[in-house]
Amino acid sequence: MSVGIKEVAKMAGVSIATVSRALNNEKYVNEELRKKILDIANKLNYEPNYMAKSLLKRKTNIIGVVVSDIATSFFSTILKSIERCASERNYNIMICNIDEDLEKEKKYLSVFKQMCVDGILLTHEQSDESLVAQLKAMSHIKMLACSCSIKDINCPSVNIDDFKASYDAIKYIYQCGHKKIAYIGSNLHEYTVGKRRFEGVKAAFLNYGIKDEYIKLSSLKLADGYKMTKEILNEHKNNMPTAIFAGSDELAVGALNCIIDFGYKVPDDIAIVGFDNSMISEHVRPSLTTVEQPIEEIGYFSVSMLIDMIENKIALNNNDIIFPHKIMERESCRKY
Amino acid sequence: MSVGIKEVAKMAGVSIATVSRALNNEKYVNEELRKKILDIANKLNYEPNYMAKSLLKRKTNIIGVVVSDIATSFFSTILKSIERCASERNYNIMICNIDEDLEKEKKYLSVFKQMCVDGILLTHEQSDESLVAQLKAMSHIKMLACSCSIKDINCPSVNIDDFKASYDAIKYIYQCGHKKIAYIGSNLHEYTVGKRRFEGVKAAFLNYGIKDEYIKLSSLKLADGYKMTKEILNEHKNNMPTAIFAGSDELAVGALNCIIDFGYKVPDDIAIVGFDNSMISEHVRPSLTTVEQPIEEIGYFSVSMLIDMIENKIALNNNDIIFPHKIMERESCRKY
DNA sequence: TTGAAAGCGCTAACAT
DNA sequence: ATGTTAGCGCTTTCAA
Repeated sequence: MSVGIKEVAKMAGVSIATVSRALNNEKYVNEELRKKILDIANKLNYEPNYMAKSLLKRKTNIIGVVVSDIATSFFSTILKSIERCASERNYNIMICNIDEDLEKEKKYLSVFKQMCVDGILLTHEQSDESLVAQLKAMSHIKMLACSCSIKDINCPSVNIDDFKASYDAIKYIYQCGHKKIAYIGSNLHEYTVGKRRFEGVKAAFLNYGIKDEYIKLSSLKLADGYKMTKEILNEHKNNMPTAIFAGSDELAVGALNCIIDFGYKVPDDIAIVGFDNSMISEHVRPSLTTVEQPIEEIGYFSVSMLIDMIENKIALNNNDIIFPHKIMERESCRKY
Repeated sequence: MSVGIKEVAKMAGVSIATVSRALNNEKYVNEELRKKILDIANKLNYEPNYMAKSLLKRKTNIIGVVVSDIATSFFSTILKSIERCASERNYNIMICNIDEDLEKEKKYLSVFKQMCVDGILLTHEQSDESLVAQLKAMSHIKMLACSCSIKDINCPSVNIDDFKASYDAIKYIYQCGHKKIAYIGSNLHEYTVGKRRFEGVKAAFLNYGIKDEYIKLSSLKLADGYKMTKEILNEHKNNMPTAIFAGSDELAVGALNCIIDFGYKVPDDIAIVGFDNSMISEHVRPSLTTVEQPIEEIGYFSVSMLIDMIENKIALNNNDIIFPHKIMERESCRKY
């Protein structure tokens, strides 16, 4: 079928060892011979077999990536930068889209192990005991938590300070003149961004004397943003919030659509602030004021760091890398 | 490091062949012995090495997927269904995000070959001579073109009838009462959806006597939709189109934002019809009337068919599978 | 500078 | 029903 090192060797009249050496640019190969071998390899359209190489070298150049939901503005953006960095450094990514299905994640983690991936990048939003146990049993594989952190697992993580970011968002909204602020976010699984963002909101509420009368928790998905906002508007017809802070841009867009569908104006009747500064936040009208996190940098840097770990360029550690955040001011929230 | 079949064999006091048989559920293994072996394998946390298996069986269960731009509403959705189908059938996907970079695609195709992927799913928007040549040289690998078709390459494709779909869209807009219809779409690379959609528009224009005075071609990306619309609005201040048909939902959203930013109303001043019915079309306000193509079904079916080819469940062919389309009526276009 | 041969972890043909 | 052994395509000692 496809031509191997053997055919090249036969054609060149040398041993397979010499061909291997020539192809891998090792020294101790006669220069003319090397050229001849390369020529023949080219002519035969030879390409090395990664499987064989990997088996021997115990190095696959594959990185397994666990993603919550590819079809999301945030994750597809981060995934793109992950792929870019991997590609630049000659790694390939194998994707596991878990979509809330922890069993699927466990199955994939097992596949990653069997595939002998060089490293695993985790970006999921939740986990459970048995998943953590599985992760622990795989600790010989290099791992990195990107935009999340994993309990009890000894691996570095790359995040922003979600607590502080949420706190700052509420502070910003408060300073815009709002006192009646709603929060919609994701459920409180431990060690998730949703949890940390909610904690930041609570701290800010406390500090600025804001009552927590409009709080809804569900997922970070757009449809839930719509749903939660609808509930808030229905439950507080006579005492509506003047601003909504959403734990993700998707939620914020859901909220925006709901408010528009109710016939209210954003930001005049109700202001909205999102979280992520993902593409969708500039693609809606009014455009979303949001907490910017450097999504692409986080993805790119995470892979880069993971590969450094794989290639032993940096020591194993469990540092938490924190990227900066800031408020990105657009149209959906202004001075009140 | 990690435990292999050998350790299990030693611990069980049998040969590696027996272990292999027990693990692979082959017959001719004593039931008690099998249980004992499985037990030990479990206890040792044994997991088979895919690399070794693949090398021997010349079967990797990996599918290479070439995508134009992951961070796009259309592709991230189709990718999600691709991953779902692959996962269900125990295949893994390796992603190449080309992002207009044909050199990157060529590099990846070579990697796919070296990795001995079982099949390749192509979803790109353009190609050139040398890429086609490379694809031809790899014809022993099963391929399928999803939402595109590849010139001179002998592989099946899964699409909608883009020509007819565009034609129908113009017909619909015309029947809503519009005579001055703009079209914004992608450039005319041969064998791309952009080309076929434009042909459909031209045919409909001809049939309904619509002048082609507002036509702009660029890419299918949102930012270009904004740009092209801006050009049209600026160039025809005194004779504006009353409707815009966009070759993708992203373009349509770009157009929508531009029109809103200019201070016009959609659909009252200018109606918009998009293409794809991707998520974004229901997430903007006004929501987009658009040509629906069954994105998820197309992705799912494509992988399913590719795997059938890989597993020789269906004969090799170069059929063109056509999925149905329809007009999805929402808010951005109504009777005029 | 080159070749011969062992072996990565596993399956499968052959032998018992 | 179980064991022995060759070999998948390649790299890497060791020997020449």
